Amino acid sequence: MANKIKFQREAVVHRASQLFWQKGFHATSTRDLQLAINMRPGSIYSAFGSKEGLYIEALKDYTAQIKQQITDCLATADSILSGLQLFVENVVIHKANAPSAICMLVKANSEFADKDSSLYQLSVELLNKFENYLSLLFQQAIDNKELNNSVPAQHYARLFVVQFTGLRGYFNRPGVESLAPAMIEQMFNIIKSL
Amino acid sequence: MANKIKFQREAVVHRASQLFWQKGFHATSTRDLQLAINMRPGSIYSAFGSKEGLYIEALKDYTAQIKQQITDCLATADSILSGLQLFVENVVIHKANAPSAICMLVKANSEFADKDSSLYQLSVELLNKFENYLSLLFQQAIDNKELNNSVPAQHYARLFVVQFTGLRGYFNRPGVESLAPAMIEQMFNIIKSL
DNA sequence: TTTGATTTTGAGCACTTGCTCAAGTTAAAA
DNA sequence: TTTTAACTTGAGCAAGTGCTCAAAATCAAA
Repeated sequence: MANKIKFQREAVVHRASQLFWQKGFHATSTRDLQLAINMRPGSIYSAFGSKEGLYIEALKDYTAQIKQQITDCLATADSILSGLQLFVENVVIHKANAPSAICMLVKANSEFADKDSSLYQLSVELLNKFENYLSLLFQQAIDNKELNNSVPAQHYARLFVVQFTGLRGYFNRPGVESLAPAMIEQMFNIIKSL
Repeated sequence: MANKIKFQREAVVHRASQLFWQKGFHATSTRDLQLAINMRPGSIYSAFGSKEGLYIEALKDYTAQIKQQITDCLATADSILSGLQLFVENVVIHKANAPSAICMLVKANSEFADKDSSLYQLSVELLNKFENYLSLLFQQAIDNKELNNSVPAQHYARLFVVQFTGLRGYFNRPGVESLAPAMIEQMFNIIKSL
C-alpha cells in the first residue's frame, strides 16, 4: 500500500451526475466536469477511464437515487398508490433545485441516437429495470386491492411510465406550473380506472 | 443582378432538419452538416449566418411538416378523432425511416438546459403553438359531438400532448413495437372518457 | 463579348475538445 | 527514518470545433 485516495467517490459521482443531468452528455465538457467535481484530468481518468466511464457511473447513481426516493415516499404513505402519487408530486411540483425537469434516463435515451452505442443501450437497460421495479409495486397494489386485477401489473407500470414521462416533459416549460396538481390527479385517476 | 443561388433552400433545410432531429444540436458538427446538405462552409454561413441559424430554420421546418402531416390525416379520415389517431399511428408505428422516434421539438426542449438561450425559448414557442393548434382541432371535435363538452378543448389538447410525448418516448426502445396499437387505442379511450 | 455584382469554394484560423504522462506529493510499511 | 507503491497535478498534445475570407467561378445585363 501507499497513498490513499483523497476524493469521496460517491460525492464526486453525484456532482458529475447533477451536471450531466442538467446539460446532457455532449454539451458537458471535461473542463466543466473538472470544475464541478474539483478533480484534475489525471485523477479523473485514472478513476473513471473516460468521460463515458464517468457518465455511466453517474447514470447508474441517478437511477439508484430515484429508487431510493420512491422507497422513501412509500414509507411515508399508507398505500402503494398514494406513495407513488407523493413521489410524482415531489418530482413534478417541487423540482425547483433539480438540474432538469426531465428524467435523466429519458434524456439519455433521447440523446444517444446511435442504437449500437453502449450509452444508448445502458439507458434502455436502466429504463427496463425501472419499469420492472414499478411492476413489482403495482403487483403489490393489486394484491392490496388498491387496483383491480383485470389488467396485469406490467400494464399499470407501462401506463405509469408513459404518463410520468409525458408529464415531466410537459412541465419543462415556463408558465404551466399551476396545472400540475390537477394533471397529477388526472394521471392517477386514469391509472385507477384501468 | 449576377450569379443565381444554386442550392434549393427548402431541400437543404429539410436535410439539415433530418440530421439535427437524429443527432441533436450539440452532437451535430458543422462538418456533418456540410456533408449532409452538400454545401461548403462559406455558402452555409452566407445563407444561414451560423449553425444556430440553420437549426432555427430546421426546427421551424420540422414543425410545419408535422402540421402538414396532421392536415393530411384529417383529410383522409371521417372525423377529427380518427384523423388524429391515424396521425399518431403513422408517427408511432410506421417510424422506420424517421430520424428519431422522439419528436424533434421535444428533443430540442429537453436538450437546451439554459432557459435563457434562444433555442430553448424557440422550442417552447413552437410547442405552445402546436398545442394551440391542437386546441382548435379539439374544439371542432367538441362542436361535432365527437367529444363531450364537460371539459374545455385546451384540456383535451394538453392531455393529448402529454400522452403523445409519453408514448413516443416509450417507443424509443427496442422490443416494444408490438404493444403500440393497443397503447394508442388506450390513449384515445382515455381522451374520449374525459 | 465584356462587365461586374453575386455566389461558391476550401484552406485554414483561433479555440475547444477528450485525454496523456512525466514530475511531484503522499502516507503505509519496512 | 527510509522506502516505495499509489495518488495527484497540470502543462500540453492531437484532433475536432464553429467559422472566416480571399480567390475562383458564375451568369444577367450592358
